[in-house]
Amino acid sequence: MKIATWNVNSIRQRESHVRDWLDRVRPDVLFLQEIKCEAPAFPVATFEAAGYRAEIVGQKAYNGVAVLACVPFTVTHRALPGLPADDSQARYIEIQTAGLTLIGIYLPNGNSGAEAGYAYKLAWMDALRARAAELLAAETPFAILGDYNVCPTDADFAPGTLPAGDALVRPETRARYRSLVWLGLTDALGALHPGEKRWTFWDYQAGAWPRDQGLRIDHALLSPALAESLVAATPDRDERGRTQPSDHVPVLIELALERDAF
DNA sequence: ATGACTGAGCATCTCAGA
Repeated sequence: MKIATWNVNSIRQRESHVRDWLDRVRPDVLFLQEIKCEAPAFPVATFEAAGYRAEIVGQKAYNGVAVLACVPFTVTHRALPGLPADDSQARYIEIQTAGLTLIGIYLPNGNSGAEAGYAYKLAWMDALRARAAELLAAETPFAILGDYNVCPTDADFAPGTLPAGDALVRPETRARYRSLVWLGLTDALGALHPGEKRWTFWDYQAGAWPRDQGLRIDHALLSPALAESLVAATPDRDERGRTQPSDHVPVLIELALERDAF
């Protein structure tokens, strides 16, 4: 089973990139972040033509997540449980497929909106941890994939790419990320490629891509049962070298699951 | 000396991204 995540930085600007990638890689499930549009503007037909059903949690101009899948699935949540009912930011989608719970997230960046913006990021991480704990307690096999906007350690960003005190590396951010992982989850990319610089993002500015000065901020965290079946985890660097690319690349996870294993 | 980021939106600038 192939599961992937990709922050596309506008689905309308990246429609052909995503279509081509689906045709070439054929993931079972692909989570998208920063689609930057409401559901009616999402190019559903393009992906249906490739054999993928789309479900969209949209928002005008900012944020927005979606899932594309060529296997049957049901949407179980369109917002992160535990956030205030009036929260209007489109950052979470949760589905069930093949006996698994799969979650796509766009975790708040936290650098805008001053202290309130950063507090929102931390509150979001607290709610995500609570959701993961709930699923673990129920012994539900699950994975949480997406743009976490967290560099877990200093090995997860190229020197000079982030200012000190950036919300992606602040101690409170990292403490919450560790608290999530230490519930018993496995960082797929980190587990298979320890100590390697496998960037998932390169800024558009300052020649970050030609200099290979990137960040590792797109992650896939797996519950224990799914971690047992992990066989591959790969950021698709080639996508960053295409014309008019997203600043993030797809991250692909492969699981050796028997059919109806769960 | 060269080149300087990208996308969306009540838009020719501002906000957000990371």
